[in-house]
Amino acid sequence: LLVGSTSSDVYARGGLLTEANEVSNSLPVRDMISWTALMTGYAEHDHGNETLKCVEQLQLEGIHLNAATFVCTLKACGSTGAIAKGREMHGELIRMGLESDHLVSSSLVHMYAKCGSLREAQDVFDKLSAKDEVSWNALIAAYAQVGESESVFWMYERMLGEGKKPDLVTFVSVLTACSHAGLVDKGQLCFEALSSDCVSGPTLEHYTCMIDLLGRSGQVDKAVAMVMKMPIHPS
RNA sequence: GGAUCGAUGUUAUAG
Repeated sequence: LLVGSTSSDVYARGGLLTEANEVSNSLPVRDMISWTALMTGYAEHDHGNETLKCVEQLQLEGIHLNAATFVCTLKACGSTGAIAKGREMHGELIRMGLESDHLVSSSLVHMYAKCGSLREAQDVFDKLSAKDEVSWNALIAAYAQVGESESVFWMYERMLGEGKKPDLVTFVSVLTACSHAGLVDKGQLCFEALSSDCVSGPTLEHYTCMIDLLGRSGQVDKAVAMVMKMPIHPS
């Protein structure tokens, strides 16, 4: 079981989903870890519908999902836009007392955001008893992706106001928002802030945001200079 | 005291 389940996981991670499924099918029993490995593989390689089929099969067999299966199911709902199923899962996981699990709750925020319901994403977020970095980032990133830059800045300020430290992922979203809003100066200030506050930054993503911001605002010369000077391999 | 112990969360760039 251990060898089979692990090799299914390896196939699934690499996107060899047919192989992953075959190996998983050949197992004497499929336990929850094997299910999750397969379902996560589907969810992360654009086969969220297959993840959801697994969920239905589990439900038919009367097997309850656990935190890990909820997480990959919510991801699949998000990537396929299956908001009705997502809401159903939301109700289910509350019944199972899993709403306070950090991985589950940030996945919920992410799911609603990916399904285009920023209202519900914000609502879930606001009601979280413990808001960790990832749930903040999931919501802020969602606003950045749809171009709601004002909401990004508002949430960012709120984060600072609550004494939370923005991390490298937060700054990617804030810089993205600056880029979409054409706020070069604000972007430069952020870039400097993260350069001094975050030990392991800036990353390639931050450079990409800054170069994008400079380029879009017409400062192509500065953008080029930044590409030449950056200490990371430009992609 | 530390590491490890089969599965799960958030991020960028033109077309």
